[in-house]
Amino acid sequence: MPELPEVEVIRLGLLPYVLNREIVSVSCSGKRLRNEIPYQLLKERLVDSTFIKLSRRAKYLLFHTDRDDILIIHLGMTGQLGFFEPNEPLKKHDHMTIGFRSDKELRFNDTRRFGSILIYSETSMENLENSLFSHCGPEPFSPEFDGKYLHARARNKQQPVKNFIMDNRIVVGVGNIYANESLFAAGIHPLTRVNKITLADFTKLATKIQEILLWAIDCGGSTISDFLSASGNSGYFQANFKVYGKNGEPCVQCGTHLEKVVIGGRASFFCSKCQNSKC
DNA sequence: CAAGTTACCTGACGGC
DNA sequence: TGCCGTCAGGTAACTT
Repeated sequence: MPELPEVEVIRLGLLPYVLNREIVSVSCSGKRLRNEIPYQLLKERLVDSTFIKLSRRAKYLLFHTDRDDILIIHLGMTGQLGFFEPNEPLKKHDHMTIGFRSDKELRFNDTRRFGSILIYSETSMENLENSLFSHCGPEPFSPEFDGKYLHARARNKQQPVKNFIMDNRIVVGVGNIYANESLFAAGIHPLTRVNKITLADFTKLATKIQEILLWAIDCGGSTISDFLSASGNSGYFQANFKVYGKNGEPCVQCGTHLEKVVIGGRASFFCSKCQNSKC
């Protein structure tokens, strides 16, 4: 489901509810997500503690506790977080519930179970950067992410640019939707081999990735079928899609029929006239 | 080693 | 109505 904008929208929505509230209970479905839910450890570390900070790294949400533990949630494709009255029945695919004193419960629901729940005890961001995130590239809004960086990382590579910008080792947070939209905005064909892309084009691409991700956050993310923010609202950035899912429709810039091609197993949409760089 | 493919899992949808 | 194939916002483990 979620790419960087959706995760960020969820983070912003959770903030007013999760900080500084006493955690009184943790329960789990017992089903395996991407990893086994560390139920015993969650209970030991979270109950009687409070979250004092909620941050994001790549597509992971990081709940920092007052004991220097970090609860880490990845939403996979279909993960959702929301608040529910304790007496409200669990839904199918609810996998974890965190109860707060005299307050609604935080519930994690994930139909396809591609998400993950981890807890790093008595750890720090620095430790995480050296373990869980050691393979992760920069955040798209970090100072080091720019055209020069992409150009340098692309040297000696010949993979299609769409795979390149979706590769977490290069830059985090860009998934299928925003990769398609960013490449359209930058006028670069998704199959272009990265070693053929000029510094100027990479500079434009880096800028468009940043602009589009920010714009999508402002719109509350994209809701294709089931994305909901923590407060239960759907996003509306999908109204601003120029190419994603628009196979056969006219290009908004030139009227040419948009095309679809599968790259790395993912649907890719483009305008052959506006994104005419060589493959 | 880089690039491409498959697997993980459930549900929605279209064709027959 | 139902069965079957295909597809879906992600990522890591495979294979080539």
